[in-house]
Order: sequence, then structure tokens, then C-alpha cells
Amino acid sequence: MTTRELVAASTRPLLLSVLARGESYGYAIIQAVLDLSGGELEWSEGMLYPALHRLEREGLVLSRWKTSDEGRKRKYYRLSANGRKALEKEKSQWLSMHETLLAAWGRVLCLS
Amino acid sequence: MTTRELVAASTRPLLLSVLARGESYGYAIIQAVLDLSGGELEWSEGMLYPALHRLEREGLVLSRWKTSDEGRKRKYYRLSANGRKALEKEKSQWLSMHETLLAAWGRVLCLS
DNA sequence: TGAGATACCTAGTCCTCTTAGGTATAGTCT
DNA sequence: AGACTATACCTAAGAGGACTAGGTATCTCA
Repeated sequence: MTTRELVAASTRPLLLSVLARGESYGYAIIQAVLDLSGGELEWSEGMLYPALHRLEREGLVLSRWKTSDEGRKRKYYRLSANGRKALEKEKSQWLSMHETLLAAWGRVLCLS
Repeated sequence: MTTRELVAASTRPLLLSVLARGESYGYAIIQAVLDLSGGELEWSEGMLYPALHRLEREGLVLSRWKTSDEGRKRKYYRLSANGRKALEKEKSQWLSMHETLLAAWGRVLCLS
């Protein structure tokens, strides 16, 4: 179980990262995160949709309703140009914090 | 400027890490974090003291008042045995999330 | 005397996850 | 046909923690 705080910190970078790979929709995003985390991160809809709407309000993602080949109506989200910039900032912030933690831990680790 | 969420996620692991290096007190902890982060992380007292008291309530840190050589009264905090275990859990959770993000970013990075 | 660093603390506000619900469609099994 | 599951969207109330802004006190130096 991941702590609430770590989930909160990773929501934006992860969400932006998933959408950077291409247009997607709510349910598929949850599956993608589950897959990327090796089953560790089970995002709830109650956190995903508000998060998506926040990013949309901020102009980082764009959305449109589309009917898939199977006939299902879905709301597809994709990154805006600002969204891509925001992702780079998120990455850089995360890596900076990661460096700080490695320093605190004594730099005994090497991730590949 | 680090986001509120990233600060929240790193508070516990960083605080436990700093105290794992030895007994310390509020002001010194803030300085230590500032130093470890290369000046990036400026913890406020308004977040540090409540955080310390939380960890104390949870039994992860112990505290005692002590008068230093210079004659200043300070409250020194140190890790308990449970605190050390908690630190290991925090580390492992952080690294797990880090792996997930690297996966999402395409594993283009190698940190040393 | 005054300023600044050191040293502790708390209250109100804001933000976001969590829990727990609601609605609807498509496919499958009996 | 009816029931169940997976898919698919959404929101509201509660809780937890950082941020802002305040309070108190001591020590040093000009």
C-alpha cells in the first residue's frame, strides 16, 4: 500500500506521462498505471477524474468525446503544449527530490 | 519551488533519514535538509514541528529537552527502533514509485 | 537599544486523496 | 429474460498535511 502523500506527489507526473504517450481515457489510464507500476498502484476513479479535470482547467490537457469502434462513448484526454512543458517540470522536480533523498541515504544505490 | 505534494511525500522519509544520522533538533534539521537538497528545500517551521510531533505520537521518534554547551535549551529528537523500520519502508516505497516513473518516462535515465 | 539569528509552538486556510456513493451501456452466463 | 460483471463517466463528504501568519523567548553583535 502506497502512502497518501506519495500518491498525491506522483499523480500529476504519472498522469502527464501516460498522456504523453498518446490520447487516452479514464479507464485505460487506470489500467496503464496499474501496468506501469507492476500492480502496485491501483488508482481509484474518485482521484483520477478530479485530477483529470484539474489538469484540464489548468490547460495542461484537452478532452473530447469520441465513440470507439466497439460503439462505446468515451472521453479521450490528450496533452496540450503547456502539458508537455509541465511534464518536463514535474520530471525535473521529481529527480531533484530523488537526488536529495539519495544524499540523505548516503548514495548507496545505483538505479539502472 | 517544489510542489506542495512533493514536499508532503518527502517529509517523512527525509525527516526519518536526517534523524537516522543522529539526534538533532528543529532548527538544525531545517538546516540539514537545506544542505542535503543543495538549497532547494526550505522547510518552514510550520510544517516541521507538526511533522515531528506526528512522528512522536506514532512512536517513530523520541524527544528530550537538553541544554547545549552554549547554554541554549533545545528539544532533541532521535529515531526509535520502530522509526528505523519505518524509514526502511519509506525508502522502499519511494524507490518503487521511482521505478514506476522511470517506466513511464521510458527508462532513459541512469542515476549514479 | 535595536536588529537578526536561534529556538520553540499553534491556528486557520487550502488542496487533494479516500471512501462511498450515483448513472449507464455492453457482454456473458444461466 | 434476468442477473452479473466489466466498462465508463461522475460527484460529495471527510480526513490529513503543507502553507501562511502569527506568538513567545534567548543570545549576540553593533
